[in-house]
Amino acid sequence: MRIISWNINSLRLRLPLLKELIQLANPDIICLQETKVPDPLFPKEDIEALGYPYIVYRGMKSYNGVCILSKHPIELSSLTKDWCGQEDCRHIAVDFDFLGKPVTLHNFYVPAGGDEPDPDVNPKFQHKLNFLQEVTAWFKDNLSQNSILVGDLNIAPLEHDVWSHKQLLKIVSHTPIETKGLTAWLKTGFVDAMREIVPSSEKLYTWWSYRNKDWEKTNRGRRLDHLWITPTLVPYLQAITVYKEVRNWEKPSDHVPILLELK
DNA sequence: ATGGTGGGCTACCCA
Repeated sequence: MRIISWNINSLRLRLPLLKELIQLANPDIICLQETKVPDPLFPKEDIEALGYPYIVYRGMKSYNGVCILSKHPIELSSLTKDWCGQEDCRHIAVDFDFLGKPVTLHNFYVPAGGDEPDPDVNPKFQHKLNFLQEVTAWFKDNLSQNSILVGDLNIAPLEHDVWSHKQLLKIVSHTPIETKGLTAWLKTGFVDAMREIVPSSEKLYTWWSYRNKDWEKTNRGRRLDHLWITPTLVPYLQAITVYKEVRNWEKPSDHVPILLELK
């Protein structure tokens, strides 16, 4: 079972890249964030033609938007929710069968939080902190036994999830209040699958800014995208892959796809 | 301290 998570930064613009990724990674399930397409304009036929007939999506004009594409049957989960009282398309969940077990797969797009890491002056940062609190409280009561949570969580929690821990401590995505919040969410019952495979002492990134033309040379990346699984699924964890080469494709997203492989 | 680059959409918003 191969599951991809990718912040695609406009699904319609990057449909050709999605096709290339499918040829490269051959995923069973694809979770996308920042689709930026309203539901009536979702390119369903194009995606069915790529071999993914089972599709769920929640999109809106210009911003946010998530979807899950699958080769095999999936069902929209009743656990799909709105957060912080906003219908802003940041979460979608599906249920499917894996080796006779019922599994819930959550796909999240956490608010980025703006530039200023002070909730009193920056409402976008306040929203991000509220979002973290709300999801954490909810998962404490509502986590299903076999669950997978993926997505662009917009936080790099560990020292080696950023190119310079010291220089990023006051930068949104790596401030202590955010990294503590993300850890609390993880600890509602998940295991960080990427760090099960890649030791926390090694640098690991999934995002490189558009503003750095020489992104590969300077390598100022952050691990903003995540693959979490419940302990029940850890015995099936086979591999993770960060498709770094996708950052060098023509007209790339600033995030690269990441793959979770369960056997 | 600043500005650097993208996407969506047509006025600036968001990342």
